[in-house]
Amino acid sequence: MDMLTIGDLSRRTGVKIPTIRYYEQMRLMNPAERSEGNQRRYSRLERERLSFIKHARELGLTIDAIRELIDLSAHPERPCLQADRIAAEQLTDVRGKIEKLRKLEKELERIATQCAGDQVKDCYVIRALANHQLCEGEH
Amino acid sequence: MDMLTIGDLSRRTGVKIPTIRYYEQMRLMNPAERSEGNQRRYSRLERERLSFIKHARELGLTIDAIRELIDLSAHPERPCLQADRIAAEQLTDVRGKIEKLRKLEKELERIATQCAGDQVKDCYVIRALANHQLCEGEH
DNA sequence: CTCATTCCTACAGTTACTGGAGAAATGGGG
DNA sequence: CCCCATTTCTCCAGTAACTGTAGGAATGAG
Repeated sequence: MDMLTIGDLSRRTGVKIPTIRYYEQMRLMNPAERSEGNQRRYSRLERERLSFIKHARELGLTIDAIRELIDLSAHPERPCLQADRIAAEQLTDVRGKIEKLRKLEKELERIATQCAGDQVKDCYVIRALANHQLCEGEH
Repeated sequence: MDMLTIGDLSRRTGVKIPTIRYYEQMRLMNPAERSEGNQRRYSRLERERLSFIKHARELGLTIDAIRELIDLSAHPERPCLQADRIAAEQLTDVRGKIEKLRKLEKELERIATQCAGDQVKDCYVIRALANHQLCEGEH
């Protein structure tokens, strides 16, 4: 059974070394097996769990939410309503963020393209930020 | 000249009191004038600056970027290229974030709606997170 | 056996706040 | 003028999710 060092694991999953140790500390990863000289060694199972964690983080789940899911998956007989709930909450959250960012995009587009003066005193960027009235949208 | 207490300023701008003090500490706000008893007092000018800061934060600018803009606006004779640059950088950033979130949204939609089993062991959410192959998109 | 590379632990720093403790100032009512 | 509730003061700690550093030990190829 080919055990990986933390560096190998890091390269294979794209998760940085201190982050892997941090996940262990946060009890997302189980305490790793150790070599004679006290270095961490990882098996395929642990690589898979780290990929799970990474993927979930990329989806924006918090450490706490991920820990919930991991605990959940340790009890396969439980109903999966909670897992559904976590995913649904995440989706709502992401949609909210997108909406907000769209508004910002619009405003920044207007700001960044309309600067006519070449001196700060005429600069649209500065004026737009200083004077909220120049915004068309609400926020 | 109606000077505001920090609480008044907070209510008028919607910026929390500790945050106002934090902005002073971060040198976004100038050190406030003080009353006899050492309490902060603010004028209209300072209220406007705080609104500027709030607005810029809502647009996603970092504290550092905002400080740059404030420094810039203190020197109206300088060309406004830098202010343009900051706004343009921000725009690129926001667009990147939107793109990423769109992908997450798609994936979460698929995950959150396709759970067929009623036990965790059949739960699509868990399986999708555990098994990256279920993703259609790359990331 | 040597030595570069990797790993260990422990701790500090990051960003942008937020909250609490304990003490002092403020301002309206009696 | 005093009382007292409310507000403010400073300082410090905590948040999320890492990232980086220092000083020292283990690993493994030559």
